[in-house]
Amino acid sequence: MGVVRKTKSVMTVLNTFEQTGKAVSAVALVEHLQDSMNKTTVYRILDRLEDQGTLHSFMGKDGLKWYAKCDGCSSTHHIDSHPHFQCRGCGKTECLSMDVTIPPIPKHKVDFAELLLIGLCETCS
Amino acid sequence: MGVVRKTKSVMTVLNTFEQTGKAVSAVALVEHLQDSMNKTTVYRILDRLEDQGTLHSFMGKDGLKWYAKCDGCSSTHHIDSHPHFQCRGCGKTECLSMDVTIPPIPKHKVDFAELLLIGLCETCS
DNA sequence: TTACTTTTGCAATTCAGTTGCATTAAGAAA
DNA sequence: TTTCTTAATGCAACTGAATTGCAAAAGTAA
Ligand SMILES: [Mn+2]
Ligand SMILES: [Mn+2]
Ligand SMILES: [Zn+2]
Ligand SMILES: [Zn+2]
Repeated sequence: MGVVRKTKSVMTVLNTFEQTGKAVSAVALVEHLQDSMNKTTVYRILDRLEDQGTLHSFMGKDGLKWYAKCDGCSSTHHIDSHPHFQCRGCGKTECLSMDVTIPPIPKHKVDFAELLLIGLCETCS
Repeated sequence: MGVVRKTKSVMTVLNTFEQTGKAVSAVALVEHLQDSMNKTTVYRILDRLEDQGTLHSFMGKDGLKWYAKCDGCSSTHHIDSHPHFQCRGCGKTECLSMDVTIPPIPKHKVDFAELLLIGLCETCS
């Protein structure tokens, strides 16, 4: 993966995640940072941060890609495997710190699971 | 929803699902049926069949939309709530007939869950 | 500073999925 | 069967997320 540089743009992206503490869609991040960096840059930084184990990603119900901070991952060891909740009212999406136990499936090797819960958040219900 | 017509195109789409017995991505279906009907028609038929409870859909890891036959659903009552397995080798995707129990999440109203398992199928492992 | 390599901006491109509208064809009624 | 209504289709244009190629800019080690 080569050397990783801590550029201004990378720091800006990381700050956004620190501040919100929530999951953010790539699209929303591009929109939010449109005055400070290029769209392509955002996508590439997200890619890199995920490779490094700083962020993890998952697909939302609508097909958009979401990102959130990892907790204890590295480039060689991604341990995030928690469900995500997406509110169908306001769209807010969050990491859930609960364990999902996947029963083994005969003749299948399961690498990981993606569990997305759809519903209404407290504000929207 | 109005009257639903059993057109030639609808029958062709349904036959494809009967024959394969597997989940099919919209993209793959469009490709598969490119000589018999228009892309837009495929997407619209899939929409309608899902509304009617004939098919159900889910998002694959890659962001593509997949469809598979329902078993015992109607337009007013979709009871499909099973996990899906997507092979990262060959891309084959299938419905799993197992139950997923979602523990309640405080202050959240969960409507339904989408569980996607990623791994290797028997052929690919 | 220099030299090397990563990162960025920009414009063009890809690709899944949607939309508007004119035309076709189910299928109920006559 | 023929007529009539309206759902369904084809086609072309469009949308929007994400990617790509390439030249220019900016980290970083020496
Ligand atoms: Mn998460
Ligand atoms: Mn299924
Ligand atoms: Zn909400
Ligand atoms: Zn496979």
